[in-house]
Amino acid sequence: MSKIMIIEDEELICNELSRILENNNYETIILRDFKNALNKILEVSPDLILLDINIPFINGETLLQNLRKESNIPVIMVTSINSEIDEALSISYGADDYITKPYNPNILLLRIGAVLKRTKTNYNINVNELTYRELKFDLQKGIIKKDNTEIELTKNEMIIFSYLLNHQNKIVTREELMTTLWDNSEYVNENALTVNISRLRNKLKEIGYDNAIDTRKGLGYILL
Amino acid sequence: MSKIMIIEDEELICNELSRILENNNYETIILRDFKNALNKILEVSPDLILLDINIPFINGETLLQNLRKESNIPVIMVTSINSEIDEALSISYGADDYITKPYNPNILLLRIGAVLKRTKTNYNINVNELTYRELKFDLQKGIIKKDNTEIELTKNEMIIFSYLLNHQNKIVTREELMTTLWDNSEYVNENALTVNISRLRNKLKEIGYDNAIDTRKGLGYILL
DNA sequence: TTCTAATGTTACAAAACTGTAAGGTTATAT
DNA sequence: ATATAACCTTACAGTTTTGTAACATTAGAA
Repeated sequence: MSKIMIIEDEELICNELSRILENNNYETIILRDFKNALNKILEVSPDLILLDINIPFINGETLLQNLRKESNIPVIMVTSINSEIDEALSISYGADDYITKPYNPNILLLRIGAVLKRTKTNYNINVNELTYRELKFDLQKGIIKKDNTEIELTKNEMIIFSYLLNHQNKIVTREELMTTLWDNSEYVNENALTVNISRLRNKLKEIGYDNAIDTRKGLGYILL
Repeated sequence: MSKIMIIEDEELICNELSRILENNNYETIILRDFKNALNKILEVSPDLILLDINIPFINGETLLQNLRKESNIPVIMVTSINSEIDEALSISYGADDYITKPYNPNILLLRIGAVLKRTKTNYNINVNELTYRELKFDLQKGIIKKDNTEIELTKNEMIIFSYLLNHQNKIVTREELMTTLWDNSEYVNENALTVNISRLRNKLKEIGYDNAIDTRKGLGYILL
């Protein structure tokens, strides 16, 4: 369940937004003014912020600018209709989306869903994962996770696996893999690739992926 | 320079869009109908697609749905005003943004810029590179490239560097780095982190990034 | 079926990686 | 100015990674 922070001064709108979101399984936190807003945001650490740009006295852009120095929490700006300048500024100051009042609740929910989806793997920054069947492959650490098992890959194994993963269901030639691994600068034994493939296969086998990498003799390998 | 494909049947709009984009340093490719559109997209491999949802006979959503099976090239839907249903569907079918006609050229450009920025590192799948100043950091291989120099990072150095990179200009605590590196399962000497930071700094220094990682005593590190 | 090139396996040694310890340096509070 | 905790550097040794070589297996052409 995602936490959404609503920053908005008009009570009616707050309540309406909150009701819509809570009905759709979001947790909401309301902030009625900008006093100490930045600290509160960082303290609460919401998954997304709905920010009204027209709160009097202080403007939303300043808050957004300051927030962006500290965090990439996604922000959807809520603007009055026809305020194109606001719109332009919001984007260039780092808003992830904006929506104009009055808004259709379904559209709002879709936009929130879309922003959450596209930022999920990105803002919570270090989750750089590829998925393969039931596996998660952590690109940074070179770890494959399945259920509660973890397998560590060496650098070579990582390179091969992510290359295959990015070409899933396509045949990858041995030469492709060779140049990916060794940049054809230094000479290495042809067999070095075979050995590395073999080692990767053994690790995959340990977690039940026995025939994941298939040999297409004379052509290359394919990850199924 | 980014390539933008315009899929739109009205000639006037095509030309106008094309002019605006070319004036702003984008290369444009125009597709006036959906005949074979998917193949053409994959062949041209544009960096972004502007897709008119109202082309007669076939609808844009179908194309988008099919495209999404093959590729994550970012798509901005162009819709007629007030077609909220289209809007909703576009997002749920995988559009990255949409814009309503008539559009303000500056807003259009900003949105294009924003979409390109946020998808740059993500959609073109095998180019898994992060950029830091004049450096390119290849996440798969753990190689930092600057001009024609290459520096190899070890796994630990990769983890630290990409963590810092993903939190650029933000202070990262030593504890964060410790748990990122060692998952706090096994005990390691506090100093192990210091040593690894030191090794990473030495490598960065070799290519002229002397004070890239700054110590904030008592707080952590920050990548400038 | 038989032959052969392509691919696989294993063991091993050189090279790279990495945590530790011991001692040095530095920023900050008092 | 001084003390001290925080951080840095270096050398070292245990461990892991990796290419090689020697031999084994296999798919597919003839």
